[in-house]
Amino acid sequence: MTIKDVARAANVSPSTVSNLLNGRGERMTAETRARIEQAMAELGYRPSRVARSLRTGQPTAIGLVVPSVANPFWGSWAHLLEAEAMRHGQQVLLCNSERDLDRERAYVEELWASGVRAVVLGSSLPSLHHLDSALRDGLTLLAFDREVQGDDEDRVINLSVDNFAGGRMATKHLLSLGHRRIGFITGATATVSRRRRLAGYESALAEYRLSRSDDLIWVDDTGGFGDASPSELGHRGMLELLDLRDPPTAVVTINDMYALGACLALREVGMDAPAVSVVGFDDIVLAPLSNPPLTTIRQPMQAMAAHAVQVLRDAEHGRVSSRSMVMAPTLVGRESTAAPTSAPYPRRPAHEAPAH
Amino acid sequence: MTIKDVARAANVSPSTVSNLLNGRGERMTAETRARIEQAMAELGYRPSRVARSLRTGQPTAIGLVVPSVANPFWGSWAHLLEAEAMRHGQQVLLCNSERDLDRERAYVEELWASGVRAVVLGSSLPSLHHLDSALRDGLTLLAFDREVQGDDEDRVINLSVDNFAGGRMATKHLLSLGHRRIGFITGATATVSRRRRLAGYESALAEYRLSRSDDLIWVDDTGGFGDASPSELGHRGMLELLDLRDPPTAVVTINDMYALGACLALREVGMDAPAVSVVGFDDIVLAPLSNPPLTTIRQPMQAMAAHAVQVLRDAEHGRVSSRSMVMAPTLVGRESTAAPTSAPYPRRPAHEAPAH
DNA sequence: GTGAAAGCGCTAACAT
DNA sequence: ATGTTAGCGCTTTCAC
Repeated sequence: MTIKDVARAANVSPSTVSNLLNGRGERMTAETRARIEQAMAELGYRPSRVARSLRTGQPTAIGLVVPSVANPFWGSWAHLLEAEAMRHGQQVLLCNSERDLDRERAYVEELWASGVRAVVLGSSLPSLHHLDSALRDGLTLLAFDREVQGDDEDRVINLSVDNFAGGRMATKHLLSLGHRRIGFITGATATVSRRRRLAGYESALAEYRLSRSDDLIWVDDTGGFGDASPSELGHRGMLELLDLRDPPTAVVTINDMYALGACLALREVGMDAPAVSVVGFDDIVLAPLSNPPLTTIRQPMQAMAAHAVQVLRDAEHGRVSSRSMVMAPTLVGRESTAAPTSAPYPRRPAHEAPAH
Repeated sequence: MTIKDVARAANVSPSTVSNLLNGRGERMTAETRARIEQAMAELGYRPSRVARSLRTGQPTAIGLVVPSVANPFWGSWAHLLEAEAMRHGQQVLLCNSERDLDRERAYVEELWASGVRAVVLGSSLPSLHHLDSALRDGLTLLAFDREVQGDDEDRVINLSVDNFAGGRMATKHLLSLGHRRIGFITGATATVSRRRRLAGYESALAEYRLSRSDDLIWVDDTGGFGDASPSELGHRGMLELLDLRDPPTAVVTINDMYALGACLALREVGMDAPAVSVVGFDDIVLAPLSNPPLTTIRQPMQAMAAHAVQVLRDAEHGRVSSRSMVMAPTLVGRESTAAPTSAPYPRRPAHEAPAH
């Protein structure tokens, strides 16, 4: 089914069909228009996006590069973004970078070769130099979950929740509950968002005149990303914090998957949140379902997805819209946080000194 | 950067570059080849997948249509499938059908227009007639999570776990623990996989000479898909089963999200799995992290993804490989199931008659 | 061993 | 109001 078939069936030239297809239908007889429309309907004709894209140079899809869409946070993001893109007639090419720079670069280049001119990149590192070549070619890059870094405002569009505020809110929530020894659990702090969340945590402590204690800040040091799952890291981090001679009574985790891992660790030693309070980040679909339901920092995902697609379309049309943007997070209080208890910590293994 | 630029830089014709690109490099001087390769490297040339696809008719991507990639099960599937596809040089176009027939059809047609000739369709309904037109055009359709239906063997490739066996395993696990009143919770049973799981449940009961009790089988009757999230339905289903004058001591749920919702319901009435045993299906990434960790039926996702891509590639090359396939599930025993307790059920609300 | 030519399906000047 | 033409970037006979 090509445009030629339609043209033949309607007794017009291909260009006339094309004209109709491209919004130039007013300047033709109502009768011809009807004939063409009928032919299209009868033949079930759909113009080839491939040919169209080749001819016009207009992209037919946007690229989406995320660490792993198996992670519920990125799954939600992919879902919302696809829905927004579709509303604008754009498809979504999905790529899982596994947080690997080389893959990220390779993916972006293949996307470019596929005619993609705009990609949404998830969880970005401070430097985007590995994508310089694509950027030079004219790729529009929207870095999601990444706040503006120095001079890159003009090269990249940054879209992020206010991670500093989020980290601060999480920590102040715990402080206001009465906690004073508050831990922080994160994987490698190579990403901008993680650093900001940690900074927010420190800022909240400072406000309460608490000095930051390195012991309480657990950072995965096994080198690089991707070797362990987020929940495993949260699990490991919590176990190690509990082993401190003076463990925290509450922890802020870098995201909900870490938080769930941390809660699991707690259970293994015979405790249970909020015996140690745990707060996550993201408010993934499972946060309210977990036991106990997770207190967390919610990102306005829907609004972010809408903004992302809007801004990309604007950039594509040369319109310089708002571009970079930081959105406000909100605290969602649930049962994984509570005032500190005076109950002593059980020593591991749990059965030797069970909680309560 | 087009093939022409490379040709010019290497002082050859475009066709010679093309020949090298397409594995016809042996029949040219080592010297020319070197010149071309150097030119390509220097210019950072990548052939346009769009132009190539238009010219050869070969697809550059496969389509993936799932109910919602925000669901962790489909997120995992998308992740694995993308990884497999990439190994074969194929990209993945992501579509969220929201379980809506019209969207499903529209998506598949847009995919076809994009040059896609193979799509993986998640969670299929018994009838695939809404896709007839695409099928007639020659689309290769792989229905995932759907076992062969009647005569469609020759139109569609079906790939699924053995849902009957899975439902049976889940139920027998509970039976062997001593449960005799076993509930079943599911959304609309319009999909093949759900019916099979339910049939497996009934088969296990029959083996123990237990007659199926309609009371114990909770099916969402709010009409159609998508109006409520899976976990909400699991939640609702569990609450209603608990309201029976003789509630079940264990339930099989249609998948892990339902199971997590069911566990939440249990907590709300002051119980906790395994006070009522709960078994899920899929073994999503959160199953081991939940509290209690969820007993569930695992699907061999990795193997299925590999098979899916392999079979699609074979079909594309005209090779008629194994095509439809059913894979074996495995039971993963965790703490959400246990022998029935003799403890009486609390009456709601929980505080009026707390558990224990 | 290398290149000229045609064409995939479509669009957009530019005729008529 | 409609059609002719050229060409997007690539591949593939078929000549030389």
